[in-house]
Amino acid sequence: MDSGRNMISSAVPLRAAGEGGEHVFLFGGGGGGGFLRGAPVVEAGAADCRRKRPFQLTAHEELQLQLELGDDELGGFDYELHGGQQERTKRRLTAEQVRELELSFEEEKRKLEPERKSELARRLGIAPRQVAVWFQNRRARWKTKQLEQDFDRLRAAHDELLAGRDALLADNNRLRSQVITLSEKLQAKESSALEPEEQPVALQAGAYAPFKQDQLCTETATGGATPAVGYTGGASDSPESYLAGARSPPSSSEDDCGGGDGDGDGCAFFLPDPDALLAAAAAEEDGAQLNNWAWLWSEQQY
DNA sequence: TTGTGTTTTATTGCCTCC
DNA sequence: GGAGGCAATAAAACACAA
Repeated sequence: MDSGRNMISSAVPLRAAGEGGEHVFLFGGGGGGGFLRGAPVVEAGAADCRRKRPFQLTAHEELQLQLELGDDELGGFDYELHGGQQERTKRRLTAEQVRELELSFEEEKRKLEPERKSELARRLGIAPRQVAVWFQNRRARWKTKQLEQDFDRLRAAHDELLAGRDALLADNNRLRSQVITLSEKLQAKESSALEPEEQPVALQAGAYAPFKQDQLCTETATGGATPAVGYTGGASDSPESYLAGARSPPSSSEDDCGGGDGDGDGCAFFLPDPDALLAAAAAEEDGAQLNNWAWLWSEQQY
């Protein structure tokens, strides 16, 4: 058991005439842990002291106690005269003592071995108990600081994720409207160019219907490249290879929405450049091929 | 000087480990 | 069961504005 716990204790500075003559009045620190928490200070302190050691000692008793516990166990109090009575005052450590303790705290990874404690106490001229208490309080401060830093880091990461998410959503909306416009234009072009009986199956079936939002993805969050939409049919004759000026196709190893755009964001869906697509449609040189893509597109994505 | 907020030093009971 | 760590807390010491 820590000897400090059996030491004289009082929650308030006490000055009362006791039996047996001249008394030393002792300041306890805080207290109030456990069941004493929330209890009136004086009552709690006094009750606790009755259970343990008396909080008032004669000078002789004080000396006896020092011998009994070892002088250094009594902690770092100075004695001052107040109104003719001797009082203990809490003693602050000097800057040099604190510096040594801080060094030790860093070197020993915040733990304090008993031998080290004794050695430090001897060197600094303070009680081993004081060294232990200092380390304990220092650990508490360190922990608080760590918690604050962790909180800051988490908040920064959270803010960053939110910003990325907002950018993606905006990008997604922009792409969606782009695809819708493109689909409508293409459909209008095809309708005007072909007789109804000649219209490709895919167009008749409405394969160019507007796309759902979750079928689209973007790259802007990572690469900032112009977003592109495409299909994952895996055919060698991809739309991009057919349409001049279209974007390069994804690598074949990235299939099944596993990051076909090469940036690892899980996107496997590409749009050719809208202008190139429209140019191809306008040319009508290979309407059947275009229809094939439209069909593949619809098969893959719907 | 004084009131107020913060930091430092210290104690308390409880808990875990050996 | 003792040693030591921890959270909660008290109170002195300190800093600083009004």
